Amino acid sequence: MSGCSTLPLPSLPDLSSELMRLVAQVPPDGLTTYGDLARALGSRNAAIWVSQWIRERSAMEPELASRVVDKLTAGSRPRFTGFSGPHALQRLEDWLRAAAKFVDERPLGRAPKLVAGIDVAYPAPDRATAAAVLVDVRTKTVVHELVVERPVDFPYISGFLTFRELPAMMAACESLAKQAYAPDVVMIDGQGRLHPHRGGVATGFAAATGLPTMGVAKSLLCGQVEKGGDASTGAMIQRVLVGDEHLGFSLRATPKAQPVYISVGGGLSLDEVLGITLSLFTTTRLPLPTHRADRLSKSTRRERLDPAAILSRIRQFEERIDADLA
DNA sequence: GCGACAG
DNA sequence: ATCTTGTCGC
Ligand SMILES: [Mg+2]
Repeated sequence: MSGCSTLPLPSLPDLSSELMRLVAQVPPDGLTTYGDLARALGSRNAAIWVSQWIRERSAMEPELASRVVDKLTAGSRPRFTGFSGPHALQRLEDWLRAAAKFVDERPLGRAPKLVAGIDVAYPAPDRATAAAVLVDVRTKTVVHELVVERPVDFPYISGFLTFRELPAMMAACESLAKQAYAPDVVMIDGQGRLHPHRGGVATGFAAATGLPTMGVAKSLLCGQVEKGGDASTGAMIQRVLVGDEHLGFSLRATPKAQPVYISVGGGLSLDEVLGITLSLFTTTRLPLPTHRADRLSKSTRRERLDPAAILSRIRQFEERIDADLA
C-alpha cells in the first residue's frame, strides 16, 4: 500500500440507545413504523433490525407495540413525522464511502507468500470470536492460527456488516502481528468492493489496516453474475457486474461446489484476487484461509451438557463436512 | 407494489 | 450469523 496510511474506524453508535431515543419522541397516541424509525436512524436497511428490537421489547412493554407497527398495520393512519437528532447510520454509511474512496486497486506486483484468512463467529449473542489463519500459499499449509474473543453490540444490518465484524477482525489481525506474523494479503469472509457503496467489510479492513485485502463471500449482496461462463476450467469463472461496473468474480472450487463471490478489498488488483483464490482452493467450497478461519472461529462455542447434545455435536460436525462443499 | 437483503 | 433432524448423493 502507498505509504501504509490508514483510515481509522469511526466510533460506533449505540443503536439501541438511538432507537430508544427515537421511540421516546413518538407521542403516547402517536403512530410510527419500523421503516420510519429505520429512516430516522439513517438507513431503511435497518427496518428488519428495528422490527426485531421492537418485538423483543413489546413483550415487557406492550404499550410499545401499539405505537410502533409495520407499514401494513399502519395502513393509511397518520404517522408521527417529527423525529429529530443525528442519523447514526448515515454517518457510518459516509465512512463506507470514504473507505471505498480511500483504497486502491493497484497490483501488488508480486505473488503473496502468506495469506491470512479471517472470519467471525458468535458463541453468544453478545460475544464475537474472530479467527485468523495464516496460510503458506506455495505449500497450502497452515503456518499459524489464533482466536480472539470480545463483546459485540452492533447488530447485523444489511450493508453495515463492517461495523459488526470489523472490530473483531482487526483485533485478530493485531494479535497476529503481536506474535510477529505478517500476512502479505488478508482474505476476509465477506464482500470487498462488491457492495452498494463499493465498500464492504474487506474494503473497510483494507482502509483501516493498510494491508492488501480481498473479500470472499458466500452470497451476493448486490450485482449480477454475467451469463455465459468459462466452461474450459472447472472453476466456472464468471464476472460479477453492478450496473456496468465489473467488481468481482463468481467461481467455484470444484464443479459440484457452490460458488463464492470474490472482490478486491483494497491494495491489490481484481486479477490478483482471482489468481490468489484459485491457488488456495482445495476440496472445500471456501479457499483454505477462509475455510479454516470459519471453522476455527466456531470451534470455541460453548458445549451443551446433556448427553443427547453430544450426539447432536457429532452430527453437526459431520454435516459440516458436507456443508463445506454445498 | 413487490422483492431483496454480505454475516 | 445461530438453532437444528433426518436424509440424499458422491
Ligand atoms: Mg463470516
